[in-house]
Amino acid sequence: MTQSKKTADANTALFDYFNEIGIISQLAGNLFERKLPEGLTNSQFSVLNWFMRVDDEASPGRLATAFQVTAGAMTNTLKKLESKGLIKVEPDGSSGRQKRVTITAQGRRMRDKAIASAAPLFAEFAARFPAASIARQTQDLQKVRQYLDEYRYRQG
Amino acid sequence: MTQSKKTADANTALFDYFNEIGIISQLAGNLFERKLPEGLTNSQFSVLNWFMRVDDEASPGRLATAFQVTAGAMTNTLKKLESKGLIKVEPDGSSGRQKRVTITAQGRRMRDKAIASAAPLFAEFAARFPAASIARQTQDLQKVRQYLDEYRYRQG
DNA sequence: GATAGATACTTTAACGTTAAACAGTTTAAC
DNA sequence: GTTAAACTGTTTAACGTTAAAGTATCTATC
Repeated sequence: MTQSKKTADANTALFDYFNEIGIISQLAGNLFERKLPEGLTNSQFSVLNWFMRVDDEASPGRLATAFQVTAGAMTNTLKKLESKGLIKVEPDGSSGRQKRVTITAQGRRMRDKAIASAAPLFAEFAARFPAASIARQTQDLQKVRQYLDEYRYRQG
Repeated sequence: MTQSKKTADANTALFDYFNEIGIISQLAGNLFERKLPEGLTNSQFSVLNWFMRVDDEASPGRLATAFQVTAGAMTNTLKKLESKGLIKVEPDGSSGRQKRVTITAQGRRMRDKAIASAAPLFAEFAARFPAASIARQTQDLQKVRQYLDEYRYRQG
């Protein structure tokens, strides 16, 4: 087998790989969002859930980094959440250019409601795919994500 | 460990799993699209590449199914490609409601150019992640994608 | 203390996507 | 033959996203 043929095959395999990831991202995001209550979007839910899992306060920039989105995208998401009363955005006393974001009691209730709404979807998926397999796949994916994230900064 | 605790852990693991997939999809799509020539987008390239890999003609609906996007999204992509002269869209002689889409010589050149532009990115990724690992991961992902696709139609 | 650069966030335009309403074509039942 | 239903593709509004330009604040250097 020639080198060019090997390269073509490797490219095909990588196309297939990232194609599967793209389609799963689209399908899963869509399925999940349809289950969310009151027009809550995927990104809005993710921010609410972050406050229950990681920390009880954050700056917009920290959230943008956590979700690997641009600052503008996070501004947009936070505005939607704030207008619904699900988070509170205040000036940060220690720094005039940062803001301090916290989840409200209503935000917590909404997050719990969202989890409950999506529970059947998760339960069915968990019944079909063993936890050990998902855990192993997640480890593989984390390596790829870390690589891509570093590559991004390396390129500029 | 209680059942509710087990469920919470399973949910967390699934959140992490789909979160990684979503971020990789976003980062990889973005990195790849930045390498593409002349403002070619990811979805536009994907259609061009499809004609080189799968078949030399197709209806818009077949392409929409292949990429798991809505018919409207594919209409949009095909219009962009047609306006750039990269594909040809004609009435289908055998059916008045279908159309017949083919790639042009210019489209083939653009696809080859795109592949060449993105080659360094792919080569570097391939050097970092063994082909066998990617192949195994792709198999796992295909199972998940198939499940999600069936789930979608099952729900309506 | 002034000033230049870096940092944190916001705004705007453009993109691809979905959902839903729409128009044209074909098929099947009566 | 008519007509109702299914099928194929298009259009429109709304969404979240990126990139780029813009505003405000802080930091470091002179």
